[in-house]
Amino acid sequence: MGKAETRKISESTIYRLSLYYRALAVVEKENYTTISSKELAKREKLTPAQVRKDLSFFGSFGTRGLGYPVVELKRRIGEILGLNKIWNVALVGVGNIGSALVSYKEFVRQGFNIKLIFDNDQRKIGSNHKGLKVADMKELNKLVAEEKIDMAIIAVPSMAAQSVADDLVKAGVKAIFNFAPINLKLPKDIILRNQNMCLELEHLSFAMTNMGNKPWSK
Amino acid sequence: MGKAETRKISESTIYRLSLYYRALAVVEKENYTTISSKELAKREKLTPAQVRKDLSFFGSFGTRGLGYPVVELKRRIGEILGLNKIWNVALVGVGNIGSALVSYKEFVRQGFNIKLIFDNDQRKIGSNHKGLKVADMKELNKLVAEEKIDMAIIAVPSMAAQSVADDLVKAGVKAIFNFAPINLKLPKDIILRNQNMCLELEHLSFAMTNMGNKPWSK
DNA sequence: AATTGTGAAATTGTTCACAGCA
DNA sequence: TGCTGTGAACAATTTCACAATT
Repeated sequence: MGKAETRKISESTIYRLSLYYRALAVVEKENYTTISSKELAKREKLTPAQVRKDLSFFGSFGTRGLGYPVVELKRRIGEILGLNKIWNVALVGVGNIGSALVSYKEFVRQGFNIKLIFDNDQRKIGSNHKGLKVADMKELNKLVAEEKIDMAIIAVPSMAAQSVADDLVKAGVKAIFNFAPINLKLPKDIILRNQNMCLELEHLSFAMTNMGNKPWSK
Repeated sequence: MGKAETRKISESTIYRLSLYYRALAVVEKENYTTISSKELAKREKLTPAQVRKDLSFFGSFGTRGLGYPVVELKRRIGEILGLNKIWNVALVGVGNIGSALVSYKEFVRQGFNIKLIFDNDQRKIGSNHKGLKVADMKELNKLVAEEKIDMAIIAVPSMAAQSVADDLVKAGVKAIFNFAPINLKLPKDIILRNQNMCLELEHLSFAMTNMGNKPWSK
């Protein structure tokens, strides 16, 4: 019996695991039964060694000389990422971004099921979005427990985000996906991911501004 | 006269530059005139050494014993990130995500001005979104040149994304912000950033699944 | 006294290269 | 032979620690 060993898995490895999962879904549809680290790497613009190293953190899934079994590997990565179950998600804020997310099909496809949507705007409460009634923030505590919500998406203006986050934590939500461009203060057992779309555009802007390897004066 | 020296700036440094910029905007509103690396770090959950190292890649902006001048530092970082100008942006795809982005105020605030929106759905072409008429994809080439578009946002289904990207490149667009969860193949002088919202949710799902430091069997 | 700017050290992440196995 | 799994080498990034400066 091998000794189970805890290793530190880096953020980038997890990120790439998602890429592998995505690529494997495509490969599966193309009816390949095995795939080499070389081919998998090519599809996501990585190196074969990187692919093998990443996977090796979680076990030995491949066969030497042959490659990895597509279906099995996809299932195992899904397991590691927690994608082989349905997650119950609450969405707070039905503005531009919030409305878009309710209808975002990729979420459902990956097992993220938005079960509740909240807003504090009286004009929005009670209205229908893709078959879901917008609930009042006042009901958050009760409904989050009732519907066994696992994670929440914050899509409210920056001003309101911290207070919404506090309410969610109080209601027992353990994982938050935040679209407001602020740094939320949360107890450290709460898992937080931020999505700041401006940041990515600023990266483009940086790259365009500094094209041609412009040096910065010292 | 110091010799101008080209250094390799890492992705993460650029990313953090955006965070500093955001924090400085807040600090500026709070009427502080100087800020230390310690305080700046605290506001974005980083370390003081990290802040100083990042900034030092671009010059010496601070005063020993005092800290950094808030307004001046913000201006300089804005300059580096290319935020002190208006960027002309074209948006392709007026589905859920696309519509949300047209109205996304943060973009405008940071100088990203969506001037054109495109779709290939006849029912959407000609319709109004925030004062902009949805144009036919067929007019892309002409309009992109006329309006001096700097960058484009792709918010179409995965199936269509590569072909849209090709059209954009042909029209002369040099920077692309892609929301479709696929790996676009582009000439290497084109700057590409991807926004994959599922990836971040999967990260939450991973963290929740593997809470409590669960080891993976070997 | 306080805080920057920066080489050097420590740490983390990636690639190499090859033994081991189908 | 072909390809995985992995320790060792290498590269990149972060943190430390302290001289320099106001």
